[in-house]
Amino acid sequence: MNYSSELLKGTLKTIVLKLLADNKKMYGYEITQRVKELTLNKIQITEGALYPTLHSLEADGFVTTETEFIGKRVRKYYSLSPTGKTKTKEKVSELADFMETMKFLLDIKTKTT
Amino acid sequence: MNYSSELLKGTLKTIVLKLLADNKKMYGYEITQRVKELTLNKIQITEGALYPTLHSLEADGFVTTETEFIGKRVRKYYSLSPTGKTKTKEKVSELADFMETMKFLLDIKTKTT
DNA sequence: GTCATATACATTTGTTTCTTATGTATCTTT
DNA sequence: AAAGATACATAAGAAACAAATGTATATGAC
Repeated sequence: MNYSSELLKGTLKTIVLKLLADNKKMYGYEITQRVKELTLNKIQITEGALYPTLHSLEADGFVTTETEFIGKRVRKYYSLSPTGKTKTKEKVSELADFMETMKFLLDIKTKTT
Repeated sequence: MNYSSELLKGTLKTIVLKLLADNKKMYGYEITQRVKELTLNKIQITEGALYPTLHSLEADGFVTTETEFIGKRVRKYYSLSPTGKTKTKEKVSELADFMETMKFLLDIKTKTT
């Protein structure tokens, strides 16, 4: 039982940034699994969404990467850059503010005009 | 000072349905103004987003319309249908649930594995 | 030992949902 | 009379996803 797909839109980048802020370094597949377990399968990040997002964050200089080999298989770790840490705080607080606003909107019972 | 545009994505339909549930009938322009004042200008619904949404809700049978003339100017009121009321409850509770999940995700500090 | 599943990366194509721009027309205020 | 507000609407384009596909390695079950 997961959410309508449109709800994730606009929040994915913030989720990824926040996870990186809390875990120093993570690789793509790990991020999908972490989100899945943290949300009890309610949010499942697809690869088609995640990898372009990570590449975009790297292109913008918010994350840096380092490649590691596990046997013969490559693993690409992502870490926040200094500007990425600043960006994370901005995005997280903006999303928290937005959710407060939405919570208020969805609680409105009376006509105010 | 309003939110990054991507945040509204996926929530517009729910906002509109909720407003209609609380106000019996509203017209398009009124909805944009109400949201604007309720959110202290933080959320401004554009016409290019609203009208297609309203038409889509009507096509899906969630709202019914009645036209009224104010002088020579037409005004189109939207009201929830019975299925629209059910749909509203679903969408509102889904969004509330999603926001709880997001709040949890954005609060995580420690590695859980 | 091989077959299915999991791990791990990535890109391409398509859809949804919005923004921006444009269009028409009436009403109100200065 | 001009500007701004009210009120509808559509079209073109952008953004952010999902779904599908592709490649390759590792592991566990049988």
